[in-house]
Amino acid sequence: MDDVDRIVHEPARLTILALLSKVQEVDFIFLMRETGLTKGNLSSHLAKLEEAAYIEIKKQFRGKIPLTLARMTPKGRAALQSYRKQMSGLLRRLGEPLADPS
Amino acid sequence: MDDVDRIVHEPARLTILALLSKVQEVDFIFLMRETGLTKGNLSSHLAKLEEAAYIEIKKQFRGKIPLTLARMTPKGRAALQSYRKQMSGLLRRLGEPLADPS
DNA sequence: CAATCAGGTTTGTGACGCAGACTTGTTTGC
DNA sequence: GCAAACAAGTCTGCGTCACAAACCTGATTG
Repeated sequence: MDDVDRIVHEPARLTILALLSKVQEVDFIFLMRETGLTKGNLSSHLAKLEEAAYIEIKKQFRGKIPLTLARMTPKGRAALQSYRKQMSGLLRRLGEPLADPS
Repeated sequence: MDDVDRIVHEPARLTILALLSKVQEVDFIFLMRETGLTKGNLSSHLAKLEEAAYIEIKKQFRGKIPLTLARMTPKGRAALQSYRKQMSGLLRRLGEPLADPS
């Protein structure tokens, strides 16, 4: 349990990765709206994810305006799956005390 | 997702809470061995959990040696369940890309 | 052409996780 | 009987992080 991937574990980044796991490519502004993060915050989280090679960042221009695109790498996808399995197992072991699963 | 309970979300504390959710009362040394945390680290995590009123700490003497006992409060149990539900939901939404659930 | 805005990046700050040093009291070796 | 070691925790210091505010660069508008 103590070997959980802190890069993925952080809620903001988990949200980003969750989005990327479905949409496959997404721009900065969309991520901002979707995650509710501020620009600065989002920028540093993206940087951290890129540094971990979990995502790739491509900077282009849409017309004259800069456009930052992010997409998940296979490594990122693997990390996300691994995290999911690990946490699922943990939560399942936590689950029994829950009497009424409604 | 961004409203996740950071007190519970921290892996070390989640481990502690998981233990307490089963054993109901447990001493410092046992927690140390079981979690692999150092004394200092464990102490501060327990302090934080107590400050959140998720656990209660009782200090006694076993013979002449101090003995620190921890037990989970109803509030702690509720927080843990709530966290579990929230994370389960999130992980389930993450789950579909996982092809083979073995 | 000054002001505004879009799209991001860099900086500053408070909190945190972690481990090592310190504390208090007890037990053991000589 | 006293010094040395040990047990059970707490306190201190350090590196890192999450977050937001300030800043930057270039395009657009009054």
